[in-house]
Amino acid sequence: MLTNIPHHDIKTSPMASERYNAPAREKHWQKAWEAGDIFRAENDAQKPKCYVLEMFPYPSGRIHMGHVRNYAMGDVFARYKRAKGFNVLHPMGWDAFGMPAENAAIERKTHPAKWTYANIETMKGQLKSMGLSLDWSREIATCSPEYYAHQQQIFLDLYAKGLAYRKSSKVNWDPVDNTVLANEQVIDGKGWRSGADVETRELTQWFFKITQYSDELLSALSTLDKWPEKVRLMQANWIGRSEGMQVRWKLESKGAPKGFKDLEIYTTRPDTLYGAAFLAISPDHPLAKARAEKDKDLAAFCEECRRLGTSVADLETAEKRGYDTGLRAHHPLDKEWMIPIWVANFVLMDYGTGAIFGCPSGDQRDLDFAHKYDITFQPVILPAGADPATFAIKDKAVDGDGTMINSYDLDGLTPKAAFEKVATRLETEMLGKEPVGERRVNYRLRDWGISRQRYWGCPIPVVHCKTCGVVPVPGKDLPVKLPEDATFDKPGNPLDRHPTWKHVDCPSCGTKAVRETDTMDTFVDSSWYYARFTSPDAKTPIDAKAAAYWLPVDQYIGGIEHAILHLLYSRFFYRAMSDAGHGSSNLREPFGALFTQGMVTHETYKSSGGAWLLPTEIRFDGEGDTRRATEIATGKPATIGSIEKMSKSKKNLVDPDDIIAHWGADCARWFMLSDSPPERDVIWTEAGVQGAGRYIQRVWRLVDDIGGRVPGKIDTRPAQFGPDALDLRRSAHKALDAVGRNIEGLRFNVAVAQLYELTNALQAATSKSSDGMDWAMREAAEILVQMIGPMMPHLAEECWARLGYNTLLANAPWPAADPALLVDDEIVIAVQVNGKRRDELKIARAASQSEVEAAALRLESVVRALEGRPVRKVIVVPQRIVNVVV
RNA sequence: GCGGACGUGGUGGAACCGGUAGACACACGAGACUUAAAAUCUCGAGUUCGUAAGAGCGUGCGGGUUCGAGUCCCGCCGUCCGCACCA
Repeated sequence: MLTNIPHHDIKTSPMASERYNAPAREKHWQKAWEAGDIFRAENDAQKPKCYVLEMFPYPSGRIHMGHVRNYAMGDVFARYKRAKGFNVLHPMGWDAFGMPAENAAIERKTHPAKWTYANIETMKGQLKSMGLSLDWSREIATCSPEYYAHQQQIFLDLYAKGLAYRKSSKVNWDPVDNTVLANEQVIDGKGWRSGADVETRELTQWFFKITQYSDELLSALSTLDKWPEKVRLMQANWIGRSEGMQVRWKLESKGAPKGFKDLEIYTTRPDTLYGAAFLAISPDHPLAKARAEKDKDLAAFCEECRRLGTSVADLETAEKRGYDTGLRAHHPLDKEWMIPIWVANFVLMDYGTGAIFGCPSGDQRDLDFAHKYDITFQPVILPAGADPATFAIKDKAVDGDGTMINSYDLDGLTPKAAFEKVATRLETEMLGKEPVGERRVNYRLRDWGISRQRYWGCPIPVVHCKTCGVVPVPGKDLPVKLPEDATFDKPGNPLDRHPTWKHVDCPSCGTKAVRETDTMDTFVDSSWYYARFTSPDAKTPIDAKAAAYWLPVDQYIGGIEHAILHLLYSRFFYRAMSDAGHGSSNLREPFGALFTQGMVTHETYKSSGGAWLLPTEIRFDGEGDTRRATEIATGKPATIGSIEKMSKSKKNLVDPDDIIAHWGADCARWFMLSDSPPERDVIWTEAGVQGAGRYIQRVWRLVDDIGGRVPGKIDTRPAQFGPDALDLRRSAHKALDAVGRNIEGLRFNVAVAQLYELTNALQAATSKSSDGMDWAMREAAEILVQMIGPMMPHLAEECWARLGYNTLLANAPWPAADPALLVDDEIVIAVQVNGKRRDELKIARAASQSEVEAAALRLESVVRALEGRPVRKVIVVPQRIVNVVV
């Protein structure tokens, strides 16, 4: 790597005493970095590696403030790590497949590829204007055949391993995007992208077998100690592990459809089995379907359940309904006891076995159902403290702990003990050739449906042949490229109606066959891009050696909205890829550390007519309570609304380009890092930007002043420093120590505050005279500039040059704090009387406990507070506090 | 309904492991410079009482542990987020 080569084009602004012209100087420094190619990562460096990654953007057209915040944070970390001597990989790419490109094709009659690549061009320019330390040589666009060829290869390898398969199932259908959605992509019954009410349809679809990894994905969460607890919890809940039993109930032969001898249910509470009042099966259960053939009313009921459930939102509010099939089953613990079998609309076919036993006393749903259909039942758990003589269930089921009652041999046991007793008994009893009950772990997680009926996605590389069935496209024929001449003028899948593309000869038997016209969910694209970045030119999907060197990602930064979708898919895909032979098998987690940053928010404005207005369409008068907004175009008053996430629909947007053109990228970056903790939302305000802009000028003036007074390094360090010079040195080294730790911990707002503090101290020092002050000021100025480097890299380069360097600051190593300057000789400790602070005490750091105690008791304010009462005890916490107890 | 996070001045927020609450910034007020404004610089400020010195009260509310609680424990209230017929 090129380090610290003298750079010929480095010079300070022509008139150094003028205001710092950020937009002009920023372009200059960006060119200097680019000319030196200094952010290129090497795959075989001897230095320790650090892979810093921000979630790559969708090329929607322009970057927004959320991107600025995300990439500013990642850049601080990347630049800091580079300065700390790491071989840093900090790449950027484009999540380039997806619906908006296709919508643009429909609306503007431009091809999705053309639209996408034009957007990439624009956004790349915008990102470059931010001054990010990115290695652009590794740029990836997921829509390029070079990328998706490898994805198709991975798909085929997963298919060969049985990790990709096809099945017919109920799917979530988005009627606006005209495509299916995975469960994770349905939020509150609406499509995650379109916001449309999702419907249920039966379709044959491609799936990835994520459920094969349920247990691993869950248990490995505990190893992700550098992930937010919140995200781990959300994933754990999503995977939804439950321990229970599968229990067979012998059907009463009378009336049972042919071939049905028993009914298998799933329960997590076998302890409450004596509380069973009914069995309930899904309308889609085979037994329901078989019975419906002979029972017209039942058939109608099942049909109604299905029809009612077209929208997921409806399903969730639908009332509990059931139909008594007339069938009966023998209770597994008491063969003489007959339990009725119902079909119920709230039983899901694809969870457990699609059949349950209803225990009304312990489950609210079952209780509601029993009340509605007058099914009698007995409570089986007596809560602690309840009176057995009067205890009864009314409208509320009781699902807490307690003592078993009305349960024969289980009476008096705890539910836990009863669970074990029942489980052991049912495991050993046989029904036919199989045990009555088996312990079973169930997961809420379903397989990941990846089929999308869209054009702008990675084609699924298989062919459907009448004789051979599903035939993978041979490796030599990859990639299966998207046809460029698709049409977008009508709804539906352009691939499916393309006149020639889908018609091919079967790779196996040579007869006429058709291509799969589904494309992959774009979340597949983003499930492995981080791995491709480690070897973007490899002939195979990933180069095992490069992946082993770089992965896992050392710091991943992105939005919380991907807590489940992208992050769970990536954790699965990385494992699946590895198990299918790509990369090393012992690397299971792609992201070692995860940080989820908050959103960027802004005030909203409405015109007198009620239309949303852009901040740039408003003029403000007054301050505080008297602040008023006026619509510039009409001169009419406008309303100032609540603070919301920046969005196109509410028009509360600030364009990063405008900010960068006017204030500079450093200003935008600094604002994003100041004040708000990075995981929380930040409110973008004009006052805040101005504050950041003021600080930039202040730093420049200060460094300019010092650079003028002490133009070069003073070779010999003074042997003696006066008190003020020593104070300044202490401030600088303390800040250095603290800022490093805070950047490391991503506490940027705290680091920023410490930089302000050092700036204040340095500024104050310029008007003081003290032995060695010139040397101390230069030292402090250099330290300040170096610490500003990761956050405001352009300003820092400018200052670095002003301090006389003709090398790039971006290549300079991070300075080391002098431990001797981190501790003070004299410290101030607080003195309390009875826990109440009364005074403070300035004393030598080395003072003994008894010296501190004596000094504290001598304080006038302490004597006064004692009011002559005898001192009972004195607590001295070294270097912190003294508490006098009376 | 279940699970989780959070609650600190006018505002954003700081406070390591229980040890001086309010760092730093924004907004505000006063002053300096200026013909004036902008810019910049200096000073002030949690709140109540007091001319002041000082004292009382203060981290959503109520209790507790402790020499000492923003921090730990118990119970409420509020805000935000995630999940939700998952048997």
